[in-house]
Amino acid sequence: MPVRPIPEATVARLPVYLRVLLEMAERGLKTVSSNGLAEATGVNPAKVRKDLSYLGTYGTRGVGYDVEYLTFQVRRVLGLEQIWPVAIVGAGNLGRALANHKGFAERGLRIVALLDSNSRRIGQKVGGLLIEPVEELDRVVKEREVAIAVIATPASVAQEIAERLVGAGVTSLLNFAPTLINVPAGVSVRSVDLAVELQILSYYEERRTAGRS
Amino acid sequence: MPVRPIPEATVARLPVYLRVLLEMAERGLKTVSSNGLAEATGVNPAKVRKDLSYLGTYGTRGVGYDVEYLTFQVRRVLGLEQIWPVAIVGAGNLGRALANHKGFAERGLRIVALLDSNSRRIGQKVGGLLIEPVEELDRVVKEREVAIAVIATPASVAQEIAERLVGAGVTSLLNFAPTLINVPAGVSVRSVDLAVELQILSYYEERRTAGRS
DNA sequence: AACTGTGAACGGGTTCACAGCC
DNA sequence: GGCTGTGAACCCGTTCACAGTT
Repeated sequence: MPVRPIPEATVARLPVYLRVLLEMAERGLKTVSSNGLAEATGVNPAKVRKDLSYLGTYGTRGVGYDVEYLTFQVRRVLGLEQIWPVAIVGAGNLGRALANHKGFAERGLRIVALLDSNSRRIGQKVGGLLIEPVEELDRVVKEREVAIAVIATPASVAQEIAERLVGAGVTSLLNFAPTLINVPAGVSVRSVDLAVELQILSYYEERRTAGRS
Repeated sequence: MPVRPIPEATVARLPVYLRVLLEMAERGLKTVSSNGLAEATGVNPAKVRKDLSYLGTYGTRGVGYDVEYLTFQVRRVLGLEQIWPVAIVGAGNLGRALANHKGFAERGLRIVALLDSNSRRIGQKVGGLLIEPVEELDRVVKEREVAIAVIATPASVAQEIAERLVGAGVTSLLNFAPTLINVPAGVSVRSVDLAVELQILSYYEERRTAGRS
């Protein structure tokens, strides 16, 4: 049990540590220092140490961290000892990209449903998964005990889908639609807007270019 | 010209303001208050005002902000008066999802190339765009004056692709591969790891569920 | 009265620097 | 000597609260 509460910023980096720890284990590395983790993640070494200190004191002074044991601890703290069943709503390119993605399994996630409203898509297979009609949302979420869902629909229906998901019992949403999702307290939402990411780059790009003739 | 430098956190929110401003203009809204923007973006009103104050003093006390004029200013600051030619490397589902995405144009971005190494994909058309061989990367970037590129390849080749992109003159990268990208100073990188996003949700989900029997 | 613009207070997160342990 | 763990200092971003403007 973590004694101190873990800061949000730290929580957001834990999955990155986990990713490189898994790589390191694969390469046969037994121990790793905060410097090693820093290089592999792009996070500064002091920050790595402070982040890991929130989980407990799992390092050995003069040596570093045991890769396997630290992996276990990070997994545990993130709640990734279990495999979360995830539903994806929207079987456009993005939804299919996610459904196809290998490597979720190793990272504690399994896509158990891919729903769409377009009848021409329903029945198609994507990465071993059948596209099902969005009308089945409620039943699917309940039967497959989905707690985390991905919204990969057009913005125009995203809010409505979010409400149906929450109504069915989903309490975590990852939203790719370019629109704000309102949810009741107690439900988490993370949003990724691809155009926004590119537009942020545009700002810095503009500064670089500005002044050239 | 902005007098004060604009904080990173503010820059990251400007595209979101832009998005809702465009929606509001579409709905015929002439002016909007910081409260209105706050509701539509999920950002708190004081933060909205402070953010916008970095661009200049474009509001009217007692009234709010002129939607059209503010849109123009946000666009200008973000460097989105021009349309940036963007290249995508990797024509898997994710690359194709991006290439297909409508609404980039309105938001100052145009996908001008979609490159892949798989010969079976080359020559296919995606959203009016031809998939071209990655060998052409250097030529394509130079000829089409690409400054911003998207990496949608497997992690194993992402660093190599990044280096080729930078070598060809790209100075902003949006990376979807689950791996750290090292670039020389003066190049911007933003990374989006879809599994990481889900794993962050897992943490909060776990806390919610913990203690249930 | 409504709403912006902003100093000032606050809080969280980052980084430093070093004591403590192997 | 090498590396962790952490108080303390610092920095950035957020929020408050109100003076200023229409």
